Amino acid sequence: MPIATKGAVKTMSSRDMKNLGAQILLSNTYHLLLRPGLEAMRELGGLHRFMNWDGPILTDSGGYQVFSLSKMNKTTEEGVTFKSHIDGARVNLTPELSMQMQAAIGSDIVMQFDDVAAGDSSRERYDEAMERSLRWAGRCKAEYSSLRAPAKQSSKIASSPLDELGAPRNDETALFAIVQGGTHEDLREKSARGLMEIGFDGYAIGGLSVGEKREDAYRIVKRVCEILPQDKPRYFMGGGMPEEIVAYVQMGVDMFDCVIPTRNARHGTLFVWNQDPATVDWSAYQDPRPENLFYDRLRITGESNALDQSPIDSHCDCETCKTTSRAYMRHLFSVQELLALRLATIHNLHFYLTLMRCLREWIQKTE
RNA sequence: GUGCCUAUGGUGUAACGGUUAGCACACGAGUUUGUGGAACUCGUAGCGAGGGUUCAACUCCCUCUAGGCACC
Repeated sequence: MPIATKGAVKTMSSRDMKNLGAQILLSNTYHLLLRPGLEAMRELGGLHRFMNWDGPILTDSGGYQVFSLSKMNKTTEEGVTFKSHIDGARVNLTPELSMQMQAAIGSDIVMQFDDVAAGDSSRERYDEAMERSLRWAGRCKAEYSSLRAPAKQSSKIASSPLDELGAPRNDETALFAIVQGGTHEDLREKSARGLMEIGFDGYAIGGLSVGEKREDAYRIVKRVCEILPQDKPRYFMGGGMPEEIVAYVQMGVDMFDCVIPTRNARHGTLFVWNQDPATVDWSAYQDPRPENLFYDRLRITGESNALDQSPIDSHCDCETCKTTSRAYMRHLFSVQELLALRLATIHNLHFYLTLMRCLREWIQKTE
């Protein structure tokens, strides 16, 4: 899932994302709650219509912002009090408000509001975050269920001249829970079983890629995937590097989101296939530290690209690679042309989407 | 021709008779994992040249060179 935190994948239009073949976008409850706000989002008819995107949208609940913006908030059992990073105003985000905002957004996949512990937390803190997330999961399901019936009617996308991307979606939505527990297998197990008892449409693995060792993340994902139901989607939140995704897919994870392709693109790091993606042996990437990767990271701003007129990625057929040499791309970054960010984003998203398509085909073939 | 002023990394600048000459930009390398921040970290690189005074000179003095200003 490419990330459209504030209702747009940075530098991309919804049509761009359609052209890239993106199937679903992730957006963020916390950011949209600050701007445009709950009432405005309701009045605007939800995010699909607002940003003219007719594919599915998954919304992060805001729980992660407690962690990533930890200097500006305070957590209690009731919820989290944020100090807005925009104007300093206090915002009280609770599981209930998160559900209401996600309903206003018209989210297709609603994430529970959770408590995320940092990667170097004590067992006590992991335990606390996991138990609180479990309690909040229950509150989220109750609120989600009460909102669902009325939300069904109001979230329908009216046809309008703006709706150029296709037919209105159906109104099926899903609520996903989030397994917490840090790097402790027993806490993870308790979390997963507790959430399954409540019952959700899908299960996410949260609280990883937050500073812990990769080996620990692999061990936890493997363990959690053994517990989670076979017939519900599993979603690894926030990661990761391409080889991590390959490994997690083999452990049974279905969905991913990550800022790496888009953020790295804007900072001049491009992902480049070092072999034909159609013939990669994906089974070679089950270890945390594989010996050889199937891609290279190209730092396009480097001087060595100054006169390099070769394509960015000879195995790629994205718009950028069809039109842009390494030298030109480096130049665009050097002179800070906005086009650099856009072309780089197109390529990195295409790389990640190609990776996921290849993995889907491979999994379908082997099953 | 005469007088005066100036000279510090690639560029623009700071400081001081006494620790390793500071800063910004540029350049280079790295980091980015449920995106507040086209962000962050690290690095390369300098006292115009020569002589003198001094325990010690980028700093004070002299000469030269280059640039600027004024006058004839």
